[in-house]
Order: sequence, then structure tokens, then C-alpha cells
Amino acid sequence: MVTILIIDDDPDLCTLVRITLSKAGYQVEAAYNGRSGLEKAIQIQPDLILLDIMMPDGSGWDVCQQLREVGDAPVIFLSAKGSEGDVVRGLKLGADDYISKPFRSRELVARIEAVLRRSRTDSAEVDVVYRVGDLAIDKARWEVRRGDELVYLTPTEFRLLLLLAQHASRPVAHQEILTEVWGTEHKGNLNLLKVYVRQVRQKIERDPDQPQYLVTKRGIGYQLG
Amino acid sequence: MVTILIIDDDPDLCTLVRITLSKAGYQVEAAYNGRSGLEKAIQIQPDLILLDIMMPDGSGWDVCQQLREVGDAPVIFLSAKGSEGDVVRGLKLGADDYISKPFRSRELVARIEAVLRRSRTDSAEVDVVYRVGDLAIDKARWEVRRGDELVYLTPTEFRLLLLLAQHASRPVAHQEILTEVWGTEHKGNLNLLKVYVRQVRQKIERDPDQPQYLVTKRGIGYQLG
DNA sequence: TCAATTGGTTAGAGGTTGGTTACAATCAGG
DNA sequence: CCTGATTGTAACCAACCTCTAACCAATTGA
Repeated sequence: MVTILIIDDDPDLCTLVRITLSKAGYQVEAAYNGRSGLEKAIQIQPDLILLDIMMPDGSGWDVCQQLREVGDAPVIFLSAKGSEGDVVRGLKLGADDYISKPFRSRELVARIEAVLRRSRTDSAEVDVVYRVGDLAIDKARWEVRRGDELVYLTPTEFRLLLLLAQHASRPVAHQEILTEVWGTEHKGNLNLLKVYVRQVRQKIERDPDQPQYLVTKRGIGYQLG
Repeated sequence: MVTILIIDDDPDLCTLVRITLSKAGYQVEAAYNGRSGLEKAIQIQPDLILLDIMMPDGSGWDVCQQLREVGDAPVIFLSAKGSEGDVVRGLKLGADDYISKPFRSRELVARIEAVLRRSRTDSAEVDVVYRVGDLAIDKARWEVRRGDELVYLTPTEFRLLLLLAQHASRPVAHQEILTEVWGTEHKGNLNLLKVYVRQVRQKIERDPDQPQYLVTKRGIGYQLG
């Protein structure tokens, strides 16, 4: 369940947003001033924060800055229409997007989804590690470990293992492997695949004759895990 | 028919791509700036989008982001050779792949096919599991379980059982089974079917002589459950 | 009742698939 | 230009799968 925290001094707006986002399938929490907003953010660790920067106590900017320090949830801030300077300032303070009041509910949902998608792929880019048993395939570092020890694979061997890891626990067809790893010009070259499967097994399996990780799916392809 | 939208300010390139992809069997639409590209994307809902991020009006990035908001078509972007920063930025904005200009037509087609295949299997990777009694036929994993234990079936045996599972509690005619599993060239070979029915029963039935799952419908065909 | 029809069983030949090894071609770094 | 690493090819073997043929058993209906 995706949780969204809205921080705004206007209770009517909070209610409106709560209804809109509930319909879109989100869990919504509200806070009516900067201080309690920060506390709630720490407490519930929301997936995204909607922040009004023009609150009566003038705490919007501070809260925006502090939110970035206490968690990594993306922030969308709400600004009065036409205050372009505020928009720039907000984005510089680390906000991920902004919406001018008044806004239509469809637009709000669209912006939220866009920001969530972006933040997901961003963090996915930093740490993509596929795990199968005590095997770890690290896409970003281009490394494979079995337990603690580093296993060295050549680039082609790595691409093969990575592809299988990305579909772990599911068979991947011979042809799909060949076209993904070697390109269409080799899509019929089953022998090539067999040779590389052996090489990878020699390196990652404890007993290459009784593979535990890279298993054969006869008549179909290969499967990791 | 698979439709591809190309957004690029260079009409010559668009024409070249159109010819290349038409030969490969795709329907191609072109737009020559970001705005009309977005409009076309909404209008025709293409299966894949090729996007030039370095358009004169500088709209590439915005368009990339907005494309993700208005549809779920995968995006491949075209970048000038060597602009590594742009590549990372593009991928973070949610693009699925990139190609550096100039590119060879074979490579373009290969990348498109890879991305399409990936986006298709990603959505198809939701497990389809047919259940009959305590028998579970998992189409995606290509596995059959009775209770907890895995039952090994050969590819042909699996295709036979899968077909019956897809019509569970209904008889399937001999001829239909034969043409679906073995193809038209075997549609009269009843003996073949009988042999395989026995083999499958040996593997999935508790008492193969008193089949509970794969039952005979005399004069018609076979039925699962 | 007893052929005719339909379904079930068994064993095995031959082909296909996967695994293994050795080696040639290619590439990258010194 | 040489060297070692890596990629891709060729040939072979072993295991397995597919399909055929022949025969047996159960059911049907004339």
C-alpha cells in the first residue's frame, strides 16, 4: 500500500485531497502545520509528501528542507498560482515537482504517479542486486558473489546470468536468451548457448554436474533458481 | 499490427526509419516536434515510441516525461553519439533503451524487438496457474505440482495436460487435442494420443488404473477434473 | 452371444536435445 | 607484434523423448 502525507493548513483542501487519492488507491495521512507534518513524516515514513509552502506560520521552506534530511520520500509542493519565484526556490530545495493551486484532481494523481515512478526507477538504478539462494548478481557493479567470495565472469557470461536472474524462478526460452545476449544473428545457435551454460556452471555451481542454480528446462530453455 | 511512433525534427531520418520499420512489418507514424508527438501518442496509442531528445526546441526531456504520464508505451530515445550524461538522464526519466545516432537499421530493429519482447513478457509474467483438485499446472513456470511435490512432465506431456487444464471440467475431442498439441499432420493418430494419456496418468494419478484427474469420455475424448 | 469398435498397455528404434571437450578466431593490452 | 583472455565453432557422446507397432481389455449393439 502506497502512503501519501499531505501537509496543509487548510482542512478543507486536505479532505478533498484525501478523497481524491483514496479513490486512486492510496493511503492518505494529513497534518495541519509544519511541526506536526515533520513528526508524522518521521513516524509513518510515507512514500510521497504533498507540502503547502505558503502556510500561515511561514514554515513551508524549513519543512521542505528538513523533510529531505529525515527521509528519502519525494516531495511535491503546492504553490499559489503565478508565484514563479517560489517554484524555482522549491525545486532548488530538493522538491521533485510542484502543482499550482487550484488544481484538478486528475492532474494531481498524474503528477503523483509520475513522481513515484521516477523515484522508484532512480533508486532501482542505484542498487539492483538479484539474489538466488546465496548467489548475488549485482547489475550496477557488474559483479557476482556466492556467499562472500567474488566469482569472476566474463562479460558474455555475466549477461547470460543477469538475464536469467531477471527472470528468476521462471524458464527463459533458448531463443530468447540467444537474441537477448547475442543478438538476432545468433538466434538459432543453440550450441553457443550450451557452451556458455557450461562455463557459467563451472564458475557458480558447487557441483557443476548437479546444478542447483542454473537448471535445465528440457525442451524449453534454462532457469535460474 | 504493431504501431511505432517516431518523434524527430529531421524529416529525412523519419523517412528512413519509416522505410526500415515498414520492411520489418511495423506500422509507422511520425511527428516532427515534441508537441505534435505528444498529441499523436495520445491519439494513436502506439506500441512503442522512438524519441529524439535533442530537438531544436529543446522539448525532448519534457516530452519523454509526459509520454510516461499519458500512456504505458515503452520509449527508446535517440541520442547523439557519446553523450553519456544524456543517456543516464533519459533512462532515469523512464526510457527503456537508447540508440546513439547514427545507427544501422539492423540494430534499430533488434533493439525494438528486444524492448517489445521485454514489455510483453513483463506484463505476461503474472502467473497463470490452473488448479484441478490438488493438482496445479503453472503455465509460466512450465511446472506441474500434485500437492507440494513437483511432477516432472516432458514438453509434449505438459502441452497435453495444459490443453486439458485450459478446458477443465469439459471434454476435449480427440481430434482437437491432436491438432492443438501435435499439429494437423497427426490429427488422425489416435494411438499417439492414447500412449501419451497413459504416460501422463502414470505421472499425475495416484492410481493410474482408476484415474481421478484425467478421465476418459468414451467416444468423445478426454477431460481433466 | 460375438464380432466390431474403442480405449489401454508395452516395448523399442530412431531422432532430438543437452553436455562435454578441444580448438580456431578474435580482441585487448603491453 | 606478441601474449593471454575471451568468444565462437566443430565434433562427439549420452540421455532422453517421440512416435510406431503390436497386442490386450472393455464396451457396444446387431
